[in-house]
Amino acid sequence: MALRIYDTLTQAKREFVPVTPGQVTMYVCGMTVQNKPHVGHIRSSLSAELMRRYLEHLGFSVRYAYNFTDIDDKIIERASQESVGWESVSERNIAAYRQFADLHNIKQATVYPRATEHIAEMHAMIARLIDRGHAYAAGGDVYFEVRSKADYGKLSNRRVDELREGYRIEPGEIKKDPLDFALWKGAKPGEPAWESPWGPGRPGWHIECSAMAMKHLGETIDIHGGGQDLIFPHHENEIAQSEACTGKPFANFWCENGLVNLSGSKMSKSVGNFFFIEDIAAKVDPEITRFYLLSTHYRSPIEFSLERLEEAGVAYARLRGPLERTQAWTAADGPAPGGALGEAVATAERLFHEAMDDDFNSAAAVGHLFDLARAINRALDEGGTSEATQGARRLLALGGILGLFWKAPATDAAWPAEVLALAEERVAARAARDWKRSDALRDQLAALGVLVEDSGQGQKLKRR
RNA sequence: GGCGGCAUGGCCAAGUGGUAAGGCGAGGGACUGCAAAUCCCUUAUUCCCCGGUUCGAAUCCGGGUGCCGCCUCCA
Repeated sequence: MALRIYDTLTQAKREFVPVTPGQVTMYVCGMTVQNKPHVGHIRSSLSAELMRRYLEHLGFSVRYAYNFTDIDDKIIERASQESVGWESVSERNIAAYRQFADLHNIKQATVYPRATEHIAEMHAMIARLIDRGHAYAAGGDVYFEVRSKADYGKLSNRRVDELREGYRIEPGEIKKDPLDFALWKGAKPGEPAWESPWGPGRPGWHIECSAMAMKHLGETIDIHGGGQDLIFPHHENEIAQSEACTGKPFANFWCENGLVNLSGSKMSKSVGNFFFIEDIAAKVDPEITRFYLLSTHYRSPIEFSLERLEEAGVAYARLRGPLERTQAWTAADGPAPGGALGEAVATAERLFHEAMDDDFNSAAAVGHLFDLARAINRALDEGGTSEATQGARRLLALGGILGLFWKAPATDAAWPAEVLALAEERVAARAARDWKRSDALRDQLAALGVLVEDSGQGQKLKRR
């Protein structure tokens, strides 16, 4: 079965065929690094990374660029509030993003291009757009002329004439049409500026993505990602300027991810309802956050709350159960077990791939993982340990395609001495059939956040 | 107002023509000294409402209702 991907531009799913056989280029609009990364940034990165992982699993070689827009009004504003250079604001937030992406097992992109490192490429593009009659310089700025491109609005299904209503020209802007957008913004006194053929200034918002995508991935890229809130105007403008420049399609698949909601409405600074990822990571195991985000389809909105995450934690523990019971933390894959479990493995693997082939449906794929987990538990309960271990390794491999199961559980050696002492005493109490003492020790351990489970193989400690 | 999307059991969430995945929660049972974990069973005759197409619709069409996003910086 072939991989099918939903494309915003054509508003339909279709079979994925890359420009170059065997190779895939992906560009994702990443952070404008004016603040610390929030949950939405992680979701968007994760959605793109999910595609990347699956494409690689299918055997494609993927070249993936995740950009940082490291200069804009708010970065400048923030730097001036803090009396530091814009670079220090950008650097700090980029570092934070990289740290938390890593913490959530988001594979590093092939390249992390930054806007300010591509000023020359942007200048070249702007010059070309002016040559071709799609852009004009005015008062130190350069604008893209929206009306010069007949298909402007095709991504977001908007028509220029309808958009004009209510649109206003900012003071100081000298545009031919209110919808024209800045490719280059002339510097105001005291602002960071780069030299250009049109005078000192800095890039407008959208041009950096076109310039960087083309430089690192080529003039037509396979997959372009980002949050759904970027469809208009950002992605719309990217298409317009890129295609006006090259005359070629800019991206074959537009894959925008759904947004993160908080108590029913979109997370945003103006409403004051948003989660920095560092605050979440302090409370929730990143592996659980990752699992939670993957358990909803990437294009659907997702509600983010501590309750949801706690629920996900219980579910995820269940999924990891067979791995812990068999200690199958290495040697993912391996031979398939026989018998009923073998059938369950084959079924789960088939359904998992069918789900992922259908526009990266990780939510459905995860569901099939639960079925496999149950089959392994059943085999284990029936004493088929080696079969179950083989099954667990297959489960580990499937989860690995989604970037799950990357952390083995804490071993006994990692427990504090205090915990180990209590545990040891409890083993002794149980040997003496002193249930009263045994239960008291279990309560004491619970108070330390340690869950005790008794089984045929003796007592097991778990963090709760 | 324009554009896009969504409405599935107590909650979360898959499912685009063939008779409702999965998770959480809840109830019952097995196992256990008791628990926990695990397994088994039960928990939507029904998918916002009304029409229509079809042998057959949660899935397609028409009309409602409600919610969300974009149209201004936002992943």
